Amino acid sequence: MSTPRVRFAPSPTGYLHVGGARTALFNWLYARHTGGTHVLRIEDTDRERSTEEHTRVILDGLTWLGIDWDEGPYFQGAYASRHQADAERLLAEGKAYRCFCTREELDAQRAKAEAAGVAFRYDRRCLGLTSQQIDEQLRSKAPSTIRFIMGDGEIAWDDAVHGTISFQGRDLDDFVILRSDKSAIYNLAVVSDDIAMNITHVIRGDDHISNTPKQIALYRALGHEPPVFAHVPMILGSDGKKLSKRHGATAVGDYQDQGILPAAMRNFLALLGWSPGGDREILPQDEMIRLFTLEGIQKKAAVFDTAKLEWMNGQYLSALPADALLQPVERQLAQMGVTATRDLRPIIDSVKARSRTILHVAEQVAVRLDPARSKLDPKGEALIRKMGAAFNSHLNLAAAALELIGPAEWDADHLLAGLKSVAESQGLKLGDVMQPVRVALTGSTVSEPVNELLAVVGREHSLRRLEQFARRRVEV
RNA sequence: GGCGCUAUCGUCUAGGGGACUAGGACGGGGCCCUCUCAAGGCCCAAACACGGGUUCGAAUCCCGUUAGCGCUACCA
Repeated sequence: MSTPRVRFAPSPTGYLHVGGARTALFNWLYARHTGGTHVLRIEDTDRERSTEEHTRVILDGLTWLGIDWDEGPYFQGAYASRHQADAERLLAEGKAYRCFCTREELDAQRAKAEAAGVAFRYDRRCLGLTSQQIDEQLRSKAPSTIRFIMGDGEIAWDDAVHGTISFQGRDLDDFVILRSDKSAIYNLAVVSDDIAMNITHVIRGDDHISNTPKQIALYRALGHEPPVFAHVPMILGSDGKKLSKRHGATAVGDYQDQGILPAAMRNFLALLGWSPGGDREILPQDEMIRLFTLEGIQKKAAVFDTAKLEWMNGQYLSALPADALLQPVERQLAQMGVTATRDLRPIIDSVKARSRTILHVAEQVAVRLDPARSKLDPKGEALIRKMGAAFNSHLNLAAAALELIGPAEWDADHLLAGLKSVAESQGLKLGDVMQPVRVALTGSTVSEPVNELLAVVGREHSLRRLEQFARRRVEV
């Protein structure tokens, strides 16, 4: 048996949607699992809506996710003459016919069917045209499309995720395969290209199930065996409706901007509608490839849960060394207008466990680079209010003790010892002196242990900020 | 309306006739750890849509009902 050839075939009419990204991921995983070939084909036959900008964004999105391809990108637009030839061949073989019905006529038929409460099905009026009538129309330059003759019989296939799916040909109508401008309609273009590119497995969204019987009929009419079809379920928004702009971020680029790591996104997307069986959640790429099967794909649509994505991102964030996080954090800082004045890695190490996104990491890094950037949050304010005068006196106590710790001793151990002894000597609990320091440096009651925070911020910045903060509180 | 697909905790899922008192994860609640938070550990609440079959036995197989979703273009 030859190795599988799969393709991801997005149309460049919008950004890379998470649903599309997952379809791409499944194709890629299947190719890598089986040692097959992953082909990328851009379906740009809708000239009205396709743009180069969209193509670029889609390619960038795939690359960001770590999905590569072995062939392509091919552009469907380049194969227009083959599509046309296929349509004309079907016409010549009597498997298709010219249709001179205008859009208005068709709309009227459709409206009539709807009013009568019946399913619209093209009434084949042009199938009955004599060759003289056809010649006459052609001579008068009347625009025409080519329609495919759908047989009445059953069309069934063994879907790799759904099992047997069957349609009755009589429920389908004679659909157009070639427009009056001689460009191919989607169903023909896809089949023509998939045949030409020797695609063996078509892995695509569930929403294509109703196209599949038409495409199978085309394969047969063109004299080819259909490939294996695997229809993967849709991705839904939190309200159970098809994921759309209404639900917030739907483009892969949005998640990149929000500070999601590609590995986390890939892991999350893989588990949305696919399961390796058992209880695995965090799956490294090689494991994913090793375990991936079409049988493991879920039949049911899945709701996109941002909270779980962020949890997973947090898992990757904590597990990754600061080195690996350096680049994305720097990029994020640049966007925030913050310049890194020193090695960021110790700071990243200090904050990453408490973060769920790169954005969150960058914000905390910025504050540790210069505590003057911190903003008082509601919890910080509440603590100041609650402690009253004690806040400042404890802060001053801590500042005085920290002042005694020289630059050479300014590390987490010495700082902890220093803070402990000042607390003890005043009969205070450690938290009584640490919390004011934390709020002064970060504006919040949440951070890494205060001694580590002081160490990472550095002596100079820390002491200056403590002094500033105490003064500011008095003035307010 | 027609055709098709689907149906296990709020969400992602495990489950392929007895191992089910239905397991894990996110989210929620509680406890431990602790200077705070996160991480981590422990614990709690939370589901087989409904009705019929088949079978000694059904979350698992079959049929219906209901609900949701998709398609129903000279879009892809």
